[in-house]
Amino acid sequence: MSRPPQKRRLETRARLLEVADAQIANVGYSGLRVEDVVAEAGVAKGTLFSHIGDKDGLLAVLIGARMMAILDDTEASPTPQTVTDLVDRLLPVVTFVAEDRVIFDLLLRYSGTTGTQTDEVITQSFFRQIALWAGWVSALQATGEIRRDQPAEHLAEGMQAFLNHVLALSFCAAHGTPADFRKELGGYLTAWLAPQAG
Amino acid sequence: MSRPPQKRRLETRARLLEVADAQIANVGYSGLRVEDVVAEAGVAKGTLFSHIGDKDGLLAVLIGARMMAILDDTEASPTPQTVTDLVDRLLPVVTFVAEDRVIFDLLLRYSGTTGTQTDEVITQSFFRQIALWAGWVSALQATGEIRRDQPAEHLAEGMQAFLNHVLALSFCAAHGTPADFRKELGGYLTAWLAPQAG
DNA sequence: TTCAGAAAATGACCGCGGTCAATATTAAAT
DNA sequence: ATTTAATATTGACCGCGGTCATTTTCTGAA
Repeated sequence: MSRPPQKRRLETRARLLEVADAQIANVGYSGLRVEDVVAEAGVAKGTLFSHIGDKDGLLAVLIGARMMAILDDTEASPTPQTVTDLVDRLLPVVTFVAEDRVIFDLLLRYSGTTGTQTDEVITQSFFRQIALWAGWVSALQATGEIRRDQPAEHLAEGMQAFLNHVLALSFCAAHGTPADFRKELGGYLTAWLAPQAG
Repeated sequence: MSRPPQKRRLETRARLLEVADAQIANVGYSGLRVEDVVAEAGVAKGTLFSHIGDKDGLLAVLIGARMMAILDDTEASPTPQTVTDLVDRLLPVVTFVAEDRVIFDLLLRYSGTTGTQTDEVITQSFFRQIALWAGWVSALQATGEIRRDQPAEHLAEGMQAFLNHVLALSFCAAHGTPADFRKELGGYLTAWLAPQAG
């Protein structure tokens, strides 16, 4: 039979996450190396993989936590009254994800994990984000600020599509401009949420 | 001084691409292993990397070629008269990309390589695709079939965003349905191109 | 024909993520 | 206290992408 995890195991796991988080602060997400983490945590390599499936899993936990923290902040701020407001509410997420390509890649990989693996923090953060956005959209629909011919949830998911699009472009933008997300995203979201003609 | 490439080099490069393409037909894109390619091509490992920067570069060439072939077909078919027609025109691309996650990842990575590295086939395929779509959109705008408040190019780029979104979801869809792209994409593109309310 | 130097190809080597049979530790049962 | 069985950890090992000093092959000039 299976028994509950022992205290030692929980401590080891916590230490691994702690060390990884600290190292990311120095070398960034793409600079993280498993061997460094286990070395500083004082455990063997296999231990990390027995706790967390693979390197992506480790990153997923940490990125999921960051996403949750950002959502906490965002939820604490007032509901946007206009599309422009709404774009501003998205900037913290955008800034975080734009920080490192691996964040974007990983989020995209987990972004549709509907149904399975709901226990993953990163997956929960997606549900939370879409739900939050759908709430905003719904409110804006009520005030007549934006279109009403589509369900709020559908519009929220479309927002995700544009957000990812703008982020994807920003990573290739070797060209001068460091990507003006507010303007780029604003253009798409205005066209998506508040179209002028039928 | 630099001299033009020798005949031998061109042959080697062609052989590598040929072998890689053949192996992909058997093991798929994600199953391709550099060591197998060089073995069957009868060259050393380093040779491949001296021809093509890295494994992604190899895949980019082959995927770029496939994309071009698909675009050839698509261009040969008649211009769509409705949004539904337009969605059908996208299905060949969608089906190809949905075939393997690495195709999607790689396309996304190269998708915004505007300006730099225009010589890459895969990059050219993007320009071509967007231009083609923008042409369709423009024609549909002229007939009043779709919205006119946005430039055709902007609408075309938005189409790309939704296409990627639907593809991203399809890879996570461990849930039963093998993703009905026509319906999913149709929902988004109708809402994007032919909104009902302002 | 010979020779210099550039281009092409080589393969031993490395980095790093990931595996797994073996070992150590824990905690419940006797 | 001792045994026992499940849990937790270990570290040598592997796979595979990628590097680079060295060697081979080509080409044009003397």
